[in-house]
Amino acid sequence: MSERNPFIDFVSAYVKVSDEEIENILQRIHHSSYAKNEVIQKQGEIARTLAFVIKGAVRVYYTEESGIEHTVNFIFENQPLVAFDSFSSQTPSGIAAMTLENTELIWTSHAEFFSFLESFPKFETAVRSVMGQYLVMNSEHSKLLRINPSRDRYDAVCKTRPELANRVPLKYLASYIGMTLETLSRVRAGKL
Amino acid sequence: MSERNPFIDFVSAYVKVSDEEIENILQRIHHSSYAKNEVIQKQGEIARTLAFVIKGAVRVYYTEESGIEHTVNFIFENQPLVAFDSFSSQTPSGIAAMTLENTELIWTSHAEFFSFLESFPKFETAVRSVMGQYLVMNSEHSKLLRINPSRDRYDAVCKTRPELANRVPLKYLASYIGMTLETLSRVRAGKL
DNA sequence: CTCATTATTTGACGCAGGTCAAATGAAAAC
DNA sequence: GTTTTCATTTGACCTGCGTCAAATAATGAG
Repeated sequence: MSERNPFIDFVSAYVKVSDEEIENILQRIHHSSYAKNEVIQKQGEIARTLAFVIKGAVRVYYTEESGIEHTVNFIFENQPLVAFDSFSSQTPSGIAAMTLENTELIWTSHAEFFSFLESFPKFETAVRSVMGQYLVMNSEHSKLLRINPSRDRYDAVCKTRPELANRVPLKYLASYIGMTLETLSRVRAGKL
Repeated sequence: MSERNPFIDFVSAYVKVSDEEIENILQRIHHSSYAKNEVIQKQGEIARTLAFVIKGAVRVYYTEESGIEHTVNFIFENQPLVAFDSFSSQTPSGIAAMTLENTELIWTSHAEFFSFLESFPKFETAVRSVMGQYLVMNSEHSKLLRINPSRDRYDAVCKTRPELANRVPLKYLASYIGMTLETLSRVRAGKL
């Protein structure tokens, strides 16, 4: 309990973690740093890692065939960063991720993660919970995108994720809430 | 292997299921029938069951505070029907479900399901896979909703889920792909 | 078969918000 | 500091699609 690792704290919210397990987890954890605006995960590539943000900010997005880019999520410190669709099935990812600030991650590989889960099956429950929360997050965002008019979408995001407006460039926030940068600017100025 | 139960077939696609396990599963399964247009799950109520559609069609939807209703999914025979958000955490559900046809379900309760999972942990993997697929489905739908113009959204849904147009009332299809019934009608007539 | 109800189409109209373009402000590079 | 680059605002224009309303088609009930 002396080892104050933010990831251990994160897991501990779901299951009690013994010292032996902490040891085992820490052994499988790798650390990486990224500069601002680096691409961490490319769309169409298999997600090899399951990560957790220690410091920084990451934007999750995808590009339509038409070339239009859509922002799907923003991940900050102490949050997991996984392309769930790709990681579990090891099929090409439909999403990409890039840093918005200098960012530090810890991560584990597919093989390491599943061998750990096999050794310590009690964490299955935690995995299910995290997936469940991810799922809820996703559908909350889908719901947000269906709100009209644009004014109400902006109000909704300000209520549910007030950090965003002060931390991410407005063009990405605009894309996250399904409007153009210009429209967002007018909404914020009270002109819409 | 003689027992040709569609749900056992469904599970077998993920893990090999022994006769003993089949026995155990069947013991925990209940059967219910619903008439056309019955509400199976109310928004705001806790999802007590995890179900699987044997026959029929179910529409999954939610209603905004503003009163606008949004269709989120259509579930047909041999597909699982779960309000994942509510079922695992046993918190009030953000979605509702109603039948579009006379429908038969099999289902299991929260307690039965998790006691089964504890007795047969090998199914954890299957649960994770199903959740993963559900998650992919969700984000595919979110992506679809962000396609513009409405014409392209209609084309996209015709490509990915061609059954829909012949099986569900157009007003629900319209709501599923984020446009009004009138616009959908014009799109189909080639006037948009 | 008739009537009622529900599903779908069609028309007319208006505006929220997209697009293009240009101005201003702020931050990073040199 | 000065310059370049990026972020944000503002203006002008125009159209896709929502809204309201009414017609027609299809389905079901008795």
